[in-house]
Amino acid sequence: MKTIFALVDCNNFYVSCERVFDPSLAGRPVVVLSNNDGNVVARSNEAKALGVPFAAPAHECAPLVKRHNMAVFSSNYALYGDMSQRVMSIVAGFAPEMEIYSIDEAFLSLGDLAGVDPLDYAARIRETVRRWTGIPVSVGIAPTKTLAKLANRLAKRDPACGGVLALDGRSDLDSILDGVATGDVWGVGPRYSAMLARHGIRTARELRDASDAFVRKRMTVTGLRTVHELRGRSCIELEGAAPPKKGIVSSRSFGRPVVELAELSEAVASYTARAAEKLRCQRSAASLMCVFVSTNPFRDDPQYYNIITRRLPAPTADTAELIRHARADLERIYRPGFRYKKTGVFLSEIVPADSLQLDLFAAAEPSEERARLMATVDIINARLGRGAVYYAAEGVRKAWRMRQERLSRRFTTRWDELPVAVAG
DNA sequence: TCTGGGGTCCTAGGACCC
DNA sequence: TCTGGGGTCCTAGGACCC
Repeated sequence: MKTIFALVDCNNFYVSCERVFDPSLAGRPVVVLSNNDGNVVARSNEAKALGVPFAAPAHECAPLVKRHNMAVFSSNYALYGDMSQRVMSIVAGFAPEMEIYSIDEAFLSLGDLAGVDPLDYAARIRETVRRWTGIPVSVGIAPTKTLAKLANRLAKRDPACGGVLALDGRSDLDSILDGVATGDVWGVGPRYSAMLARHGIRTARELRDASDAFVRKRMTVTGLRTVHELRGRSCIELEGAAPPKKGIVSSRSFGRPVVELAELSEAVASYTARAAEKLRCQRSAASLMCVFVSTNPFRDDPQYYNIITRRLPAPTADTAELIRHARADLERIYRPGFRYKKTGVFLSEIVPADSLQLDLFAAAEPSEERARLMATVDIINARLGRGAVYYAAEGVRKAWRMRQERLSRRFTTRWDELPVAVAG
């Protein structure tokens, strides 16, 4: 039986999450900012209509905020992550197989729909998610993931679709693809799009009809897969459980320039703790660790960037051990007199935690007690919220912390931040 | 004052080996 | 006149995604 793919994608997800808990935001232009309140990463349709571009620096929005009563929020990942889980668990009930592709998107492999029209089915998914969570989603249906992505984009673009669109069996597919720029195809970024334009290929239809040899040569096998998918031949399978990450990064920009080693050291310890937590979450240990520091390249200040790599004596996921190494490495690359903007750690050469290659010369095996301590820390933080328990090296005041001046409450994950209903 | 964070995959080219 | 031929591994860099 031929597989049919569906892509379920939340509309303006972060904005929609904020609106669920503040109905007065309906109809108002709303934007959500990236970490450190840097750039715009989510826009309501009203904000898009006002011309706010994706990734616009926050300070450039100030005039619109004033003139159009635009609402601005810091990113609230505790809220978005929890809302995402709710949406995904609902969508999962609609298909035998699902791939969670990102925080706000999932691919479905629709099995036998028993005579139900795919569009009616998509409309049911959409309506159920909306009623149970308040989040609006769009659904695109097609014989390949690339076309399902495209169908979803078109469903969002054209309000007449009612949020759902199917591309299989459409006789007007050619003219639909005529109306899509190559850069709007999944897998074609700005570089490829510019290269294609130089060769006279500007639309999804022209890309679909380009020669295999040309595409293979200029866009590698990845591009060729994309083109085959545009032709309706499925080359990109649905992926099940995400494989463990091969590299784990934890880094942040500071809310203000940091000069002192002591403050940098707190930040490095914090990010190391977070990376170690991610490592344990996927039951892994790391063999290699990098620590880097950098000044702000957007300023005229003297610039400095450095990175240091350390092979660990044995693969580990122990926060205390990793923090000890990270702080020692930081001291080796720290230079006084610079205004630092960012630091971070990168863990790699990741192996499963249960099959550790022990260091022949290690003083002792990693103790059971250490592992139990880590597990307990993780459980407490999962239950009470991140940062309920932490290492003193991470600092208490954390004056260097990123800016989050417009943060909404963690309505769904903290008892003390629940939404309050007021009788009118 | 002001510009995010976290990933994956593919290829070319050099080092090294037989 | 002429300086072999492959194979593998590693790294850096480039492209993409959200």
